Amino acid sequence: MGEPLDVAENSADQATRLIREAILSGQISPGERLKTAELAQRLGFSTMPLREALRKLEGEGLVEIEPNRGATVRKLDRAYISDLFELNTDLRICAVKRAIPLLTLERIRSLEALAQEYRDHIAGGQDLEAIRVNRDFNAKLVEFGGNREALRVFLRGWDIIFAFRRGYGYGTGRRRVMAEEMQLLIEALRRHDAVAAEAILRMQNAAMMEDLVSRIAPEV
Amino acid sequence: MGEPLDVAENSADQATRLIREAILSGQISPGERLKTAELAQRLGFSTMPLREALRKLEGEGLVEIEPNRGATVRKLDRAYISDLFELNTDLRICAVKRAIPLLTLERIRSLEALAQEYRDHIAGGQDLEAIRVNRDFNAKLVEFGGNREALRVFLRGWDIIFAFRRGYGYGTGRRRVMAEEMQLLIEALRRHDAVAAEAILRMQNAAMMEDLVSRIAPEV
DNA sequence: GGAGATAACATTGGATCAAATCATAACGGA
DNA sequence: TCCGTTATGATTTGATCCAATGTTATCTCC
Repeated sequence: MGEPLDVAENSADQATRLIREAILSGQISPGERLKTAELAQRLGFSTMPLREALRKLEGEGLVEIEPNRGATVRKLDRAYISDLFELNTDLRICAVKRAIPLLTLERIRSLEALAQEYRDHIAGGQDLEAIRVNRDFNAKLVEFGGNREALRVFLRGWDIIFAFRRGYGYGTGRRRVMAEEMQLLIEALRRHDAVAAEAILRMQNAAMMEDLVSRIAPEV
Repeated sequence: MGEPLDVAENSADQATRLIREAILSGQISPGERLKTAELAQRLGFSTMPLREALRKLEGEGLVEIEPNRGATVRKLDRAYISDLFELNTDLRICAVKRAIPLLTLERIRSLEALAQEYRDHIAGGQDLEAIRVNRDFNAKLVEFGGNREALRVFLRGWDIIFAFRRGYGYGTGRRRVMAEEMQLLIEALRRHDAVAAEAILRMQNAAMMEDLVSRIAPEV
């Protein structure tokens, strides 16, 4: 997310970044224990920077620390993920509504370029690339709403959701539909049709939600 | 926010809580430097827990840490605050829309009780109490939307906004209008009138935004 | 054999220390 | 007098140590 790139980073910041990436990329799974000594040795740091890194990640909500009991990767249950998902849909809809009056031809073109890239990756079977472009497309959508905080919250949620989905597998059937939805959305934006845009986003939300729920065991 | 209340807390957790409260209550102002040694002595801890506390607050976005240069309270500029404000309005609107079908008489009554409490505090000149009740009222509004993540984001934003407003002063003129708006909103909710509810929230947003902008020097 | 107490082990938590880095002040030369 | 350099002090950073706590395995007693 917003890691300082301007200067050489600390050991603590490096460790934070590495662990965050490991969590979000699925190398470490939710609920897994994070021991300072073990991580320190594996990453080549002392335990000190690790303690700071884990605290920072706790602040970000990715890690839970219980006193005298250590740190674990935050567990992702159905309620948490579906809340995040719903929140992100709300954020996209609100952002798009605000974005429409601000739309320029250049902005629409940049969305089209990403949609095209997405189709190409799907056609070429490059799944990981497609997922990345999908993220970029939606981030740009929210970005055009002009609210940095909304974008930050959105990206955080997106990354957590996808870390979760990585563990449970994606629905490959939705890939092509997604490409169509992107196109429909772009056309709605071109017409400055907020109602249609919202409808598309809500449909997408419903479909993805169904996909998610079908993959998760019912709430305990 | 989500501090563990179940067990006795660490020095690090205690320090985190104390510093967060100091920031949000305005005892420490934005941009101010946070030296580990100084804080450690003042709070009666060693420097170690302080380092962890500052890292956690960095993760929460309240504190900024620059490598080899130390920690400072995050600066709150016009863009950041107005973004947070806009985001919170969006969150309230989306939450209310979802809350309406789920409304019970009991829920409406609990909102009414808070609105009444608010009026009483205003009448009695108890400003701080009124502010707290106002927070509770809006939190409940979002809570009824049934999305925990949305609530968490909302409360975080609310607290930061009010930490900022504390430094710049509140508009006392809006107090009574606010009480009326609460009542109007409750009536709209009773009628299950989502359009009216949204309109009220948007009006409120516009008024508060104007109030905020008038208090802040224009963006640099 | 099973349940509870006890002991051994692993891990976290807090403190202290030395090195690295940054900020500030003093100094010297043009 | 002003600017660049150097030296001093303050602060962060990383490392290591010991105590406190939690966990696990072992042993004893019923």
